[in-house]
Amino acid sequence: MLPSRSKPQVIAEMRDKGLRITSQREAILDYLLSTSEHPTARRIWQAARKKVPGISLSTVYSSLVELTRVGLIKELEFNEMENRYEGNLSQHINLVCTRCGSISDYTTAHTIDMEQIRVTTRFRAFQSRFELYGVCAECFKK
Amino acid sequence: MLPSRSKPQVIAEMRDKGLRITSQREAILDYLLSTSEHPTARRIWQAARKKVPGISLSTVYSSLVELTRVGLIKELEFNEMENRYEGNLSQHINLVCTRCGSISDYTTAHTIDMEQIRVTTRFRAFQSRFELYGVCAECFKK
DNA sequence: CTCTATGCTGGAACCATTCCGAATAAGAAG
DNA sequence: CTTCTTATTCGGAATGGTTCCAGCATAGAG
Repeated sequence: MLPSRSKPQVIAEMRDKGLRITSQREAILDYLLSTSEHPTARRIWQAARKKVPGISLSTVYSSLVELTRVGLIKELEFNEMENRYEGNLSQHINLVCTRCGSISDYTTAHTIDMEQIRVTTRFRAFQSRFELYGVCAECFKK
Repeated sequence: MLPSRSKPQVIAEMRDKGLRITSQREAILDYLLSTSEHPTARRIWQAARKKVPGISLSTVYSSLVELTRVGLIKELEFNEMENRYEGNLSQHINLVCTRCGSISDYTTAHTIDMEQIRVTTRFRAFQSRFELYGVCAECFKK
């Protein structure tokens, strides 16, 4: 799903940032990099347990915190839903279905001028979050 | 702060939607409509208690849920912060300072074409959330 | 003024997330 | 390969924002 960010690349980045490569973290990454879902921590845990049966939920949480901290993944909190995590760091908008909870990416060139914001407000942005809430095609049929 | 949405107007909308006008809800609205902060539920509670000393936190929460449900205010969840609520429903971007937690509005005409999204993805959006995370001018000085 | 559904209260329950101390293991150094 | 340091893992307990609940109060229609 993310041809520009293969697992070896992410692993290399982890080493750069001083993070150790463990079987648990590999299992987490294997899942995060291969899915276009925006999974919850629990779902990641379920997936990772197939490769590392003994992995604990605490470990999943702490790994996600570390990976988020160094900027290798993105953590999203939503209204009335558990946190979601995504490995897709390219510029995109998340389309969040408020009926079924599914989240899909919509890649577009939104023209928000960070430089102008910096000049006019002196606010220095380094991360963004763009979401549209609505009803997905599946749910609309019903 | 919101010249286009005075309290009487909001009250009228509440009646339209079948919500009752209580002193508790008035106190909550008085604060939400007069501040440019994006307060937490607890902060709203503190403010509302000045006008209705006995108001409970449960009431604040349930009122916020109701007001959000009918679309009169907006509820925001953030990473590592409590929920925030805002009365400003006009198109804007929230500038979220990750150091001090302050949130300010930046009004701009972002050109996201909802109609095109609907045509290409069949996703029907009815609400949006646009945020930039970074460091505000105050915090940058340090 | 009466009546009833809606709203309020306070406290208990919930549950995703964080924290903690002890055990484990990655990976650098020799 | 072996040793050593320290990050990481584990499991369970703690946290804390938010929701739920039962009983009482009240907005507002008639």
